[in-house]
Amino acid sequence: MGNNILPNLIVITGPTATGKSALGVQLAKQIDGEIVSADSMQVYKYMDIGTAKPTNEERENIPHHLIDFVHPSEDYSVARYIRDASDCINEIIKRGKQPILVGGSGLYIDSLLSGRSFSARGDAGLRQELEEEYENTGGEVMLKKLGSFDPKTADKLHANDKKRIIRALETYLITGKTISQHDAETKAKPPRYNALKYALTFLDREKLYERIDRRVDDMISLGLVDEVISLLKMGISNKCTSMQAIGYKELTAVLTCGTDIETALEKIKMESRRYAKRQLTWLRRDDDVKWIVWEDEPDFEEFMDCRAVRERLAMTGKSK
RNA sequence: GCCUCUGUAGCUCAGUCGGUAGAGCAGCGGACUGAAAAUCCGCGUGUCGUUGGUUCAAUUCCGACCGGAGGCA
Repeated sequence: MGNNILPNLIVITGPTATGKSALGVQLAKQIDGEIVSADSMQVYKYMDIGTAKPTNEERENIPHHLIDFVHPSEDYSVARYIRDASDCINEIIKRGKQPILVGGSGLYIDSLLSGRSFSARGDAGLRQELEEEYENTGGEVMLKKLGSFDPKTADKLHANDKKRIIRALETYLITGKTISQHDAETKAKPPRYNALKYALTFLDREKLYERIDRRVDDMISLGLVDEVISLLKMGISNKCTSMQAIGYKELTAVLTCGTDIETALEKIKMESRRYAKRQLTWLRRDDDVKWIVWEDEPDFEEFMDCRAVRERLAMTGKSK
C-alpha cells in the first residue's frame, strides 16, 4: 500500500523506442505535470540525435528536466543522478506540479525510488592500481582477495566481472566497510516516493526490433554522423562515458578507424536491440511495474483507457 | 552442353575412415548498488538439399535429380 506521506511520482519507463517521451508529454498536459528525464545519456549536451532527445516541438511547452546539462567530457553517474533528480522533483512539487519521471535507465530509476545511497568512490589512482593488479594477477586471485573480507560479495561475483570486483575492493579500501554491509544498510532505507510505475513495451519482440531498426535509420538521416563529427572536433575522447553510448562509439570507429559504414549501421541496430532486451530483463523482475503493452503503435488514448491507469492517476489528485 | 567444386543451426563454416553432429557470430534467458546505452554469466535452437541404392545401420559410400560457384567450350 502506498504511503500517503511520500510524494507521488509517476514513472514511465520501458525499453528504447516504445514511445515513452511522447506519452510523458501527453500525460503531463492532462495532469499539469513536468517531465524529469531518467536517461543516462540524455544528460549530455551536444548529443541530441543519437540519444533521441525530444525536440522542442515534441516537448509541447512542457518543462523537461535533467536533459542537456552535463558536458560530454564529464563523467556522470547514478550517485549524481539521485541528487540531481531528487532536488529537481522537490522543486516541481513545490511549484504545485506533478513530476513525471520518463526514461529507460533502470538503475537510475530504481536507485532514485528506493532511497538508496552510494558509498564513496575511489580516486582515479586507486582504481587504476586495482585495474593493473587485476590484469596482472587475474580475476580468480582478486576474487579470493575480496573473499577474505567480504565473502558474501565474492560469492555472488564471477571472476570475469572485473568492474564489480574492483568496485567492491575499492569500497572496502576507502570506507573500511564492505559493499555487502553498505548494501544491507542502504536497502533498509525507506523509499523516497510513492511511485506509480508504468513500463511500455510491444506484444511482439519483432515489432519492437523493427521500430528500433527504423529509428536508427531515422537518426542517420537526421544527421547523426555530423553530430559525432562535431563531438570529435570538440576533442571528446572515446574513453568518456558519453562516448560509450550506442551509435556514438560505432560511428567514432567509422570516422577514426575506417570501419565501413554499413557494417557500423548494422552494429548500431544490433546493439540497440540488445540494449532493449537488457532493459526488458531488468524490468521483468520488478513486481511493482504496471505493463502497458502495445499491439501495434503507442497510443495515448489506449493508455488513458487502462483502468489501472485511471484509478492510480486519481490517487494523485491531479487529473484535469 | 561438358568438367570441377559445393549444398550441415538464422549466417559463416568444421566434422563424422558408416553408429542421427559442433565452433564462431546472430538469437534466447539471467544478473546488475558511484561507467548502467556500461559490465558480467548461462543456454545449441538441426528433415546434415531431395530421392533411390548398398548396409544391421547412411548426414557420411554409390547413382539420379534440384540449387549455388568456378572452369572449358
